Amino acid sequence: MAQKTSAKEAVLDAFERVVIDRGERAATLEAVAVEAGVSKGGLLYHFGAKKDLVEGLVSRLTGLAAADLENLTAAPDGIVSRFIRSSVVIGTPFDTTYIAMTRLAQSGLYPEANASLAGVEQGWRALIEEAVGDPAVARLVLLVGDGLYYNAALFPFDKLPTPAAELDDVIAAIEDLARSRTAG
Amino acid sequence: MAQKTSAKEAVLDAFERVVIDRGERAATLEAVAVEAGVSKGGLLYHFGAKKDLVEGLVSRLTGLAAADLENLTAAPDGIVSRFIRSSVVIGTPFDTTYIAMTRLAQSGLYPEANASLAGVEQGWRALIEEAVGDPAVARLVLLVGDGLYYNAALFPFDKLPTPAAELDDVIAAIEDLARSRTAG
DNA sequence: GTCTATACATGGATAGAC
DNA sequence: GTCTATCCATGTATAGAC
Repeated sequence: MAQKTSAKEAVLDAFERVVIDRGERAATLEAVAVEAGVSKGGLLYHFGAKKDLVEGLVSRLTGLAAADLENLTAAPDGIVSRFIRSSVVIGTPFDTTYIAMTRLAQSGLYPEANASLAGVEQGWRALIEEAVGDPAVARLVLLVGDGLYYNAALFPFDKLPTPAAELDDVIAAIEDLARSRTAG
Repeated sequence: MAQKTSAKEAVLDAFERVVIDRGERAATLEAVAVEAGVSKGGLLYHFGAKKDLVEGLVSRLTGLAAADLENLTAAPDGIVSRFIRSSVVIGTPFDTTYIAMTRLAQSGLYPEANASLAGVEQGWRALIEEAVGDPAVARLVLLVGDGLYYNAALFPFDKLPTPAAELDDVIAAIEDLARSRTAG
């Protein structure tokens, strides 16, 4: 019974992989079906139309984003550090679904995808603005997070302009800033 | 004679508009031709294949990026401010071509588009790293710029998480940081 | 230099067998 | 629940008239 939805989940996994590895346009029903190990007809039994595939991914992101927010809330002190580190794409389920969603959003075909991303961004903003006293610093933190996702969406992992290893200094700098402004 | 290439330029302009307004997938030869006010056949006289359109846009971005770098170099002092302000998408020719290129890059169909963006990013990095003493601050500045483009690529102008008007404080904060680190 | 007509391939989706 | 076969629409590209 716990596996009742596993076929659908497996198709969604395949959808994500194809979108990320080969782009939205390559994610045809045929390609996703092959990746999932089923036929086109088999896929269409679970998802009656392509837009249903996208909606399935939106639901998935909504759930993962809620968990992500809870995770951040659990670290009220080091929230800046945790947020920025969690913005580095390392292949977590959230990362994967999120990056796939940015691809779908940029295709211009699925307004729900854009709305979904706006919702995630808004959740982050509310949390960061509350945790960080200074509004300018909060905006800066959010922009850095967005910048990290942007890089992950455009460049291969091994060619990132800012490798994860070099991020400690950036985080330290922002925390310096936050301190000096709160203390000021 | 100065207008010898204007037909091609007009088609490229149309290509950019369709890619930005309706997405890469909507930018079919037919749609671009209509937007440019010519027939499909007429378009294909100038650009023999779709990849030629992309290559035309890559050339255009290369030229605009060189001008952008010169513009930044002309402000050795306020380079951080100028870079971040120039990363706000307000519809300049560079903005337009750059955002269109990010769409093409994410489609996964045109490796030249990704390479082109990597080149632009690299140009910025070299300049900022040299102008800003602290490497961590330099990376931070670049990430903020990327974050601004990311937002412009995903959200409509009137729904940006960080409106241009609220950017002054962010810039001031970064300049604070740069000063305190250089002085330290 | 720009057009129409057309060939060809591919993608989304339906129908119906198993 | 999954498959094959098929229909229809659309996109790229070519050929050739004007």
